[in-house]
Amino acid sequence: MSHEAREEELKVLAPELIEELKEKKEPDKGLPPLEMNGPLVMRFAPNPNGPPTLGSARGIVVNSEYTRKYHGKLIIRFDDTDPATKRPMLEAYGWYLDDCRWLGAIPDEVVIASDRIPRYYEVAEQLIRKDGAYICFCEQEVFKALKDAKEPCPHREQGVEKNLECWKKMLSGDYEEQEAVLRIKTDIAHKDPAIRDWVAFRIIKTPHPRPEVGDKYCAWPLLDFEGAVEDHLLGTTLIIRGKDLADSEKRQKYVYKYMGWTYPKTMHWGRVQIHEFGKLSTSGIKKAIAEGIYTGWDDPRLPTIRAIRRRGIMPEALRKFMIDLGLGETDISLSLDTLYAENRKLVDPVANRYFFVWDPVEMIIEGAEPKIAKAPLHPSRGGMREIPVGTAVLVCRNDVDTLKEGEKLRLKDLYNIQITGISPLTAKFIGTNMDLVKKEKARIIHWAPPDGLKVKVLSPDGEYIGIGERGIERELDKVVQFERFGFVRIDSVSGDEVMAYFTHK
RNA sequence: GCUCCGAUAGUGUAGCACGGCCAAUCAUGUCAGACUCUCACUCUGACGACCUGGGUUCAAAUCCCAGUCGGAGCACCA
Repeated sequence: MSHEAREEELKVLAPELIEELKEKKEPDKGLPPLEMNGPLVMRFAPNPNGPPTLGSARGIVVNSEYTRKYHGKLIIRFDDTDPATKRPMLEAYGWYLDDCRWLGAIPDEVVIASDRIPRYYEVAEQLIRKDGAYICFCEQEVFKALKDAKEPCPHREQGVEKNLECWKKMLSGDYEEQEAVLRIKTDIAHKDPAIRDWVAFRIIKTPHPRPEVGDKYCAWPLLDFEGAVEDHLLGTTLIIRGKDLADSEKRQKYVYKYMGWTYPKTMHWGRVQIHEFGKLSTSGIKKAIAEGIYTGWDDPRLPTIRAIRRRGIMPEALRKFMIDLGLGETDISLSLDTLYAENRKLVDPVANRYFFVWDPVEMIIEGAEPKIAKAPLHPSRGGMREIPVGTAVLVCRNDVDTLKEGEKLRLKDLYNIQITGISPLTAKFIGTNMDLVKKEKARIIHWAPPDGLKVKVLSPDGEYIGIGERGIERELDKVVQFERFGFVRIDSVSGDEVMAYFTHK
């Protein structure tokens, strides 16, 4: 039956329902609702080996959005149990907390794994006593071969007593790195090789960067163990993590089973790639900063939250952007256009307008009296700015390249001119009437006074250097719009020099 | 090799647990137009998708099977 036929039929059968038929369903936006019984406790668990990135932002925002909505508890836990390979950065702990606050994700509790090592040792010992873990002395390749063949290694059944004895030696530093590990007994013949007898502790003699920890420990837990114990200690009821950690659940459940704990609910999301930034690893960025390729972790070319902030993206825009991504397990590859569009809606109504001429070319204007141009600070909010003009202005090279001799055009908020020469660039004053634009469809270009401020804009695709009108220096730390250029955040002002970070078009 | 995920317009999503109201939502993007002393904002219109093949059924984006493609894990990284 067609739609029309259906509708006709309904008119006869139940005319009162015809309106309902036409109603459109309003789908729920954003995150899927949670089915929870009992309190919601969630944790965001970064390794502070670099500053939070756009990827971290997803974790921060989604966790905080859920705990906010369901009156749950939000915990930030620093999974900093690798002093060597993914060595934490001391500054990064603060950066995470700062960026979380900026994003409106205020944690109810902050824990640092490296402060809680003794607790992990306790659980490890209990597991050994339950014969759920053993010290393994196999070399990595040897164990791998056995594991692939579903064969137990000789240490697997060496007995609880021997394991306890070796565990004590492991803790006291009697073994060297690579010599011994503590493995969780799972199922050596498990059909999924990723699950078979995984490593819970290894020996690292590199001191931890945190002075409070230093060289206190030489047996360090791996993520699966540390996370498993912490999620129980913290009372976590819902874990959202990347798909790459999906197997963790299967591994960690062995610990939970031995200990008689209840495993939290889990959700996963797929990998995120951002067009504008491609694949940048934390370690790669770190190296590039050291080499001077980037100015720092907040370089506008970097996908860190610090950089995004410096560029003038509002936290609400980033939150909405992340929430609208939802919670799919599909790997996504996204463009920041949507984030920019979201931010533009926030920033456009409040950003004052200014002229900034990049790649400036001087234009001599004949026949014009010096005057003070008056231009609105904002197209709809009122307020004026005043720009003194003499006998010359600066205009953009871009615009000059398209000009033809004899062409008439309007200098925005100033007056009309006619081009009399291209190189050198000269023009003559031809009046002030807007009819030139309205009736003759002349172009409008913007300009700047030759004695304006030196302005440098740092953007993801390079630097723009030029001259801006005076007044910009009063907008320090604010987002303004450079007309016909885009939005920027005024980052610093010193004397006649302004540095701005490009927000978006 | 073994194991686990996933697949809706250019991009991101809604719909899928309970098949019909899906001739498939919303946002962004692109194009066109209106407004505008900015290439911004706002408004209008247009464009554009159910991975493939089978099966079940009166009816499949939705359920089942196979395939294809993509991702991940099998680390003494997180």
